[in-house]
Amino acid sequence: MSLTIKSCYALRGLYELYKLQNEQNQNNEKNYISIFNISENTDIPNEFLAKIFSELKRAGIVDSGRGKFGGFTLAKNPEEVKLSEIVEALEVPLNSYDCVTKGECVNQDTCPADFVWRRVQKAIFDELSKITLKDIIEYGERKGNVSPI
Amino acid sequence: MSLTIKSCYALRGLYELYKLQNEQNQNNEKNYISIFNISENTDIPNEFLAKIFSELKRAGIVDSGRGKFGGFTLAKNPEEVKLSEIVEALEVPLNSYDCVTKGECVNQDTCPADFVWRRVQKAIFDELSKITLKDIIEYGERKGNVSPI
DNA sequence: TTCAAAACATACATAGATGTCTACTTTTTA
DNA sequence: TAAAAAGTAGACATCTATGTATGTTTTGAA
Repeated sequence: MSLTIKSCYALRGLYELYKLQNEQNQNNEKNYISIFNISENTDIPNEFLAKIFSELKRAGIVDSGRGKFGGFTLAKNPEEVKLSEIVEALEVPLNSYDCVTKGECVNQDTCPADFVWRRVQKAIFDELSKITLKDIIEYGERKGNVSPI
Repeated sequence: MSLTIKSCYALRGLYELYKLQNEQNQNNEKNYISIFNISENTDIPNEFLAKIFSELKRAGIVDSGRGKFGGFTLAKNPEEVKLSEIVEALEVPLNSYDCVTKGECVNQDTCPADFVWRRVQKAIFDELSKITLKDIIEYGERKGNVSPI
């Protein structure tokens, strides 16, 4: 499990999605937010964000509606989405440094260190499992409330 | 703090250094092992390993002697070397994805997720702090004793 | 004093991951 | 039927980890 800017974009995008949904949702109807709107507010490149959300949909983290007035919506309550899910959905390690990215070792038979990467892998996963999208939202809102002087 | 194949090479290299030192050290004299010898036994590219060991020396993890019969030697007892030291000595995050590699966020003021990367960063460091070079050596020796049929 | 073997220093090459951009297709609503 | 959105595919650019090559300095021994 690697950690790239994709995960960062995903969290910021999901946070923005939540915010826009709540702003516009006066009468509690199901509403979709377009990628364009999210990227506009976050300065995340439009097309890259589209890719990311497409992957998040496949993982069941967001739902989408096509066509006019389509867009994305959160598929679950924020407290039900663990960050480990999000990161796992996005970060697909495919390069050759298996020992560090996958926590697996190419020289299985001789490598005296493979257990290290497995332990690190697990440590990352465990830490990410303790955090939910709700924590992100609360943290972001607290931060947003700090008015700059 | 990123994790690349450098860290992997370092651990395998240090393990090999320890082994060669003990094989050759019949009468407990200080003896140096050359990079050439280590890379020969581990299939780690010679010059790359040289770079890695040079960084390990700067971090005080190995000592070196120049000239003929020079080479490298462990600077401390294996149980005194935490893996967090080794990884920190090698993995210098310099790319632009500060939020994920350095645990710092470029958009400090608005990012609702920077605390996540700090926590992950810490989780990795904490896990690596619990493991020493001695653990690597013991694990490697156990593994080496398993005779393939 | 000379040679060989080693660390040390540095610059260069390259592949592959990563991120960005462009264009096109399909779907849906008004 | 037009507009706005997701979805899809692929080209392109860039960055950086990795590996290579070359040369310099140091040291011990013959």
